[in-house]
Amino acid sequence: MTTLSPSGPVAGQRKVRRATMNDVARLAGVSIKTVSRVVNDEPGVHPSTAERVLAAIDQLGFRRNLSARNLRRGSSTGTIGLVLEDVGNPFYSGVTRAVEEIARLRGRQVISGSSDEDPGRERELALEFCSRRVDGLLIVPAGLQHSYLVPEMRAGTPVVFLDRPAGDVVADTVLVDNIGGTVEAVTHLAAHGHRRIAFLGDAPDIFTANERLRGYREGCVRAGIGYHEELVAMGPHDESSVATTLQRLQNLREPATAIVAGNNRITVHILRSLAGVAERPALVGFDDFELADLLSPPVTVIAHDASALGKAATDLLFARLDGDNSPPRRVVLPVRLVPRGSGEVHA
Amino acid sequence: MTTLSPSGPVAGQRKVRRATMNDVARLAGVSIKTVSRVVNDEPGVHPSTAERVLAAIDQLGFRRNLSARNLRRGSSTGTIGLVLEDVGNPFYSGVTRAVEEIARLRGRQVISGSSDEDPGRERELALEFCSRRVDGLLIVPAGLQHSYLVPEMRAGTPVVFLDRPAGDVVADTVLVDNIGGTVEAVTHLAAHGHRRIAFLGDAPDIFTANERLRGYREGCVRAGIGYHEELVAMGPHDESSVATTLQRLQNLREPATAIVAGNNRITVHILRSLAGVAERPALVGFDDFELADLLSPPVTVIAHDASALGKAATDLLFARLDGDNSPPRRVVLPVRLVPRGSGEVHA
DNA sequence: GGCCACTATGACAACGTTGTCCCCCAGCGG
DNA sequence: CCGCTGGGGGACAACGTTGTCATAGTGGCC
Repeated sequence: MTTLSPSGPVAGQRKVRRATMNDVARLAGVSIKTVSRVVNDEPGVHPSTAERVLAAIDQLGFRRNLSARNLRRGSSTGTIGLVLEDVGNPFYSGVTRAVEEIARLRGRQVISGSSDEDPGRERELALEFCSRRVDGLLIVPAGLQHSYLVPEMRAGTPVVFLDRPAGDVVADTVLVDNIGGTVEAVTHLAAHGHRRIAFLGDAPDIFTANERLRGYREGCVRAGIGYHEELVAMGPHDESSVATTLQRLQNLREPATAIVAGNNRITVHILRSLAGVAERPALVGFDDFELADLLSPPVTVIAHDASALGKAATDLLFARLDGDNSPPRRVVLPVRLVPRGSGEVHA
Repeated sequence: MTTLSPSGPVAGQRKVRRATMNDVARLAGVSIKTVSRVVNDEPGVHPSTAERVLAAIDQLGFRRNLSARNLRRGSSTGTIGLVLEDVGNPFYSGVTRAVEEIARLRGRQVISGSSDEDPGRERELALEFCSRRVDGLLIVPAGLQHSYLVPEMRAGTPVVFLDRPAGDVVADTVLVDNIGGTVEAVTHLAAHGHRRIAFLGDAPDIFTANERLRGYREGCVRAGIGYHEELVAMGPHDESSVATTLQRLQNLREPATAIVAGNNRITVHILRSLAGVAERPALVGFDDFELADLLSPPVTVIAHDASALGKAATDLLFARLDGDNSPPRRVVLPVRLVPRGSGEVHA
């Protein structure tokens, strides 16, 4: 069909048909089933036969076709699907790493994809993974509608949502204590005398952003400093919008003396905007990040562990794969305030 | 076989056999081939028939089995395998993101795995991906032996190595200009009057570490300051070994006044060791990293773009998939020195 | 010597899909 | 009335593997 190029272990070769068990069998002078037995380390093959088969496998560069195997066996494909927001974000790459780690221990490969907060893309990825018959699905939801997963779940594919809850299905979920975290941040700042504490968060249609806002509000009320609309700025933030917001907070009749940042990206934007500014407001950021301790002042954060999140979710997934069919669980991982300096400035 | 639980869109259900085209066909009262035609948008199906089929698909929650499809069609599985050192490392997660991006544009999914610098693990991952019949393979080599890939390459799986070259096969490779980068770093420091410039790098059996050492040596020679063994510390580094090394460099008869760090992890270790130290040596780090500009002093680095690396490698891979079978190429991406302060300290 | 147990191996179907080829039937021109 | 055309649809094999079952040979034991 295609011409075989000269040979030699170099690239740029014409496509050659891959050897199958049949080819191996023919070369070794045995039946295909015997090859299968050898490949799968099944007992009942004479050592000398096995040797012949192995030699043939080696000679032909045979590699068993997992598509065929999975099709025939019908059981596990040995893959886990992971849909997240952006693998490029250090937080999610930490999650990915943890998922991979555990999947590896359980003999699974990870297929991942980034949704970029696009619900359509999330759905596309998840369903594509289902078509590939992944053994389970880990999803950082971008949207609020997940009923498209019902047939998959019903067909036995366990799904665990992480970092954010699913929209309209009941399923296992692993979250971090967003509310508790911002409550603690506000309480901490108030304890240092701050009464004008601002909050910069993501768009409130993102679950975590909304939760953190709620925590902020709750913290303000508990601290007896009241909730003031003017101190809150939600919505997608980029470097310049953060700069503008900081200006505004500074120019209020009663300026903000402290800020709670809703996530690591916002924290970084704030730090960049404040670079070189003498009068800095106190700052507590949600999410820890590398080098936070080396900045001046070092940045106080609400820390939670990306790998703990990935691990908890993956453990839950494997529990389901192991047959646990208790009612769906919701796990909330604790956060902790790490005081480093930026949040311990007195008002 | 198994009992069907009450129904309802909840989790924790018993496993149910997945609907196949056959089931859909039966329900819609057509042949399986017609279902196939509908699923694949093939022409020649009466609209009313198609509608019946779609309704059945919906009712049964049918999702076509890609294993079977790929097996039957024999062509592309729509997947790309990516073996890297550690997805958790921001540099590689940037690479991953870029790869994913381009793969997506070309309708491919990415399967990835971390080798953790273990050649055995690298091989295991790569061969596993080959068993899954990935359309192509992107590898950040951990070891020096890659002849195990020859049968795969011969069978038509294109392989592109990135960040480091392959050991013993000729194949497409995308690298960054490691030597040029450290030459530039040393030249830059020498231009600011430094004559005692130290180099801290990874173990020299890692390609990039070795190259960067070569560049350092070359830079020293070119700058006329000579190469002094005592100023070099290679090998795996952790926080404490870096601290010890810095001590030693400080206590030399002629102490080091400047340091070149071989990668981002080492740079960070150095920064941590130097935290709070008044007399800081000048520092240039290989690899850029987030917040480098916000530290004090801001850190001068040799920057290169993770996504450019990922993109170049993936583009090359797709060119091969598109039929390009010119001789293997080696692409070297440029680096650039970003002066921020830490490297502009005069001796 | 006949029978049994056991080892080594093979024939064959089946997994779910798609490519190939074939059939039926309505409509139409001669 | 016949043959031809073309649209709509189906039967069947095949992709590469593995599970099930069958069988040939071998040696031991009564």
